[in-house]
Amino acid sequence: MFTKVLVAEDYEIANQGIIKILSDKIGIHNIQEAKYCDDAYLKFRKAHNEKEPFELLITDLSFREDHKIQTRASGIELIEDIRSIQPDIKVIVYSQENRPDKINMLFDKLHINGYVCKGPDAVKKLIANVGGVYQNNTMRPPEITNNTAVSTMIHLDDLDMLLLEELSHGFTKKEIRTKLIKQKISPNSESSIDKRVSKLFDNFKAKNTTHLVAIVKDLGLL
Amino acid sequence: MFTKVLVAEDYEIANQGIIKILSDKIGIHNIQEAKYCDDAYLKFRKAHNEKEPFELLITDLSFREDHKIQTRASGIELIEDIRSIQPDIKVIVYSQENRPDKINMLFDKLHINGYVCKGPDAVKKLIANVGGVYQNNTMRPPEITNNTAVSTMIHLDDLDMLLLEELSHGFTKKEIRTKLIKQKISPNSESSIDKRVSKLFDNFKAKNTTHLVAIVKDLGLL
DNA sequence: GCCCATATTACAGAAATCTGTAAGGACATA
DNA sequence: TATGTCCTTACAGATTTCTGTAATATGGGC
Repeated sequence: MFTKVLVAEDYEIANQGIIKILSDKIGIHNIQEAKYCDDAYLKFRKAHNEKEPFELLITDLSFREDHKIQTRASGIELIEDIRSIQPDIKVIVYSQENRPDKINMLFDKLHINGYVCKGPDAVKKLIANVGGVYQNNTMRPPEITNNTAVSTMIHLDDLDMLLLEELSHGFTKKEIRTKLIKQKISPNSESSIDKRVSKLFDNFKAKNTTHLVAIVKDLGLL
Repeated sequence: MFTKVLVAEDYEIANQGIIKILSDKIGIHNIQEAKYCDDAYLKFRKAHNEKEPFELLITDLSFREDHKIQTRASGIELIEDIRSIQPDIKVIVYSQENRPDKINMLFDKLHINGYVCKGPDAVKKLIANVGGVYQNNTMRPPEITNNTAVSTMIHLDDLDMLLLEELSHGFTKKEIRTKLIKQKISPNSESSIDKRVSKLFDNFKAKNTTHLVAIVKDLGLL
């Protein structure tokens, strides 16, 4: 089993909970904790330099911003930075995030080894993840593999995203039209915008613009 | 200091984190945990019947519903039931809830003794709360009087939330109106719904319904 | 009872949305 | 060149949204 683990999580209660699980249930005792991304990075660097590197990183994605000035704002940057130095370190993300495409992105782009969603059964999942990752498995949660179809099948080009963005900011199609003209983006007729948005309605099975934006927000595309 | 404490919290990682804090930082070792309201109630009853009652209850408000059938759905009912048997037990609520009026209600109606909002500094707050409550203080968080954040200032009642919910699902105001009538909820005129939503526009500085739903989604209220 | 503030409701008109049809242009293929 | 497809655009009409005004109802304090 892993012998040296780094836990990065700003909510100290969760932080301590993870440590207790690792210690009591899995028998890992050499654990360091960090409440800030930068802090985690420094501890990682120190261990790496001293040739006693961490074998596993368990990290949250979002870290609250506060007085301390942080160069790294999110767990994603932390993972990238750490992996660039020690590519073989195992990474398990522990986060509130439950949007399938975001989670898939973590596996596909960052090649994380496991994912645990915060929730009542997180303990069971965490234990399973640590065990699985130790055996070199990629612990992609089963819920998301089935569900990826909807959002990943639909191809959204730049204009689609721009429209969704502007609509979610409350601009009317007339306003969006003038913006498009100003930015010399074509097509830019109201009619074309209507057609585009109507197609998005079909794709996402939305009843109207408000519904569409709500769906897209839930999917994490916005 | 307290010698016997009951922790009710369905997220086991948070659960374990609290126990670790109480044990390591405060020196309380006689701690029992419960992941369900009913379970917490049974443990409380047992201790009370055996004349070795708990002195402090630390509980979450919301408990995930799952397969187990629970007679108590929320921490509020748990507190009421426990207080009806042992009125002098101290209660600290540990919850995600950050709406001032909800938190104030807990102090005013349920007479809880302390409140800790889940967050990065929850550990410090929890330690302070336990200490303060032990000295018979009511630990009402200072933030809720001189509130800063936008979302916490705005009071959203059940109808507001229902409207936001329905709008985000793409229903027209006419449809929502008929739903309200069917559920015998009043007010239910289109005009009233318009007024309500217009007020939400003001509160959240939204330009239209789509914008409003996007803002509320971003704030995590929906 | 009366007054007052607030909430509900009806109504109306301007603006925006949504859904069609139809015409013209771009582009690839035969 | 001719043909078909896809995309853009214009336009029109029905529906919905949004914003007013005004009448009525509700509830609390005097």
